[in-house]
Amino acid sequence: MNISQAAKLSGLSVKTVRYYADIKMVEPARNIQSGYRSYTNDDVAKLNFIGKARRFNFSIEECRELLSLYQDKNRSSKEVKKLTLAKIASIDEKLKEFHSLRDELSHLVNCCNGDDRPSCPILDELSK
Amino acid sequence: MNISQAAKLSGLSVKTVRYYADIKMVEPARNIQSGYRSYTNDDVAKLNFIGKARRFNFSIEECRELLSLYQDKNRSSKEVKKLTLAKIASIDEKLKEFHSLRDELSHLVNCCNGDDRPSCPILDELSK
DNA sequence: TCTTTACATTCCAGTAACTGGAGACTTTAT
DNA sequence: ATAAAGTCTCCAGTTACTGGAATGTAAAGA
Repeated sequence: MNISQAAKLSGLSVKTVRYYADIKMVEPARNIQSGYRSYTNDDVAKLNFIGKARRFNFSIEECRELLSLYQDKNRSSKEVKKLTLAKIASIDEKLKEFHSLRDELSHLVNCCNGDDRPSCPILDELSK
Repeated sequence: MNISQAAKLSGLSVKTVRYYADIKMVEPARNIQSGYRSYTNDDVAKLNFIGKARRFNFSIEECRELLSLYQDKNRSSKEVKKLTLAKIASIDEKLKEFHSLRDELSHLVNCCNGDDRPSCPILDELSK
């Protein structure tokens, strides 16, 4: 199938699918006459896999790793679990950061009248 | 003072301070002989302000806005509060995303034996 | 004074993961 | 035959810096 159908089936944009070909993540065959990329169902399965992993916040390089584990019938589940645990840990860090950010900001907002006068505890805090 | 002291006092890197000059956020005077950037205490205060706002996850453009409010003695606190509330809302969205991501991933991890055998519920889920 | 060292300048490239657009070619529909 | 839709490659832009090269200036030591 052509790229637009592969994109539709995998839920990715044509640009993204072409990008994944460029970076050698999913390299389809080529139609010799037209030069058009020609995707198989297997290619689409890989695109799907990548799309899902990306939505799980795995980076492109991590996706590459997961993909090669996915295609290796002899891999151990230990390796996959390790990658996933690391991903969870990094998400936990981000969560912590964002939580404390949120707390500080909402504290500032609560202190601010939000009226037409210039006095503003938020700016006061930022300038300290 | 020269750029390295301004950097030190504001807790930013020299590169970053120079970058803020390039994008016209904090434009110091120049020493005519040497061409060196020459920072005042006021400039450092602005750098500080920006550094803090960045740590609060405000984008450069938002910092620009906050900075002009900060320098406008007649601004209303309403405007600042509005920006900050929008920032909190966007942080809340990210928090929600990361929370559900975390939950899904940790569910998968719990299902995975993590042994030397190839069977892996994580990859199974990604390939669905 | 000379030299070394530290600090400063500009400019270019790279980061992550795409996205948008131009110009050209192929396929499909009318 | 022509027009529209789909595809191709290549280049630039996004965010907020960071690293490095080549070059110039200032301060400190011999």
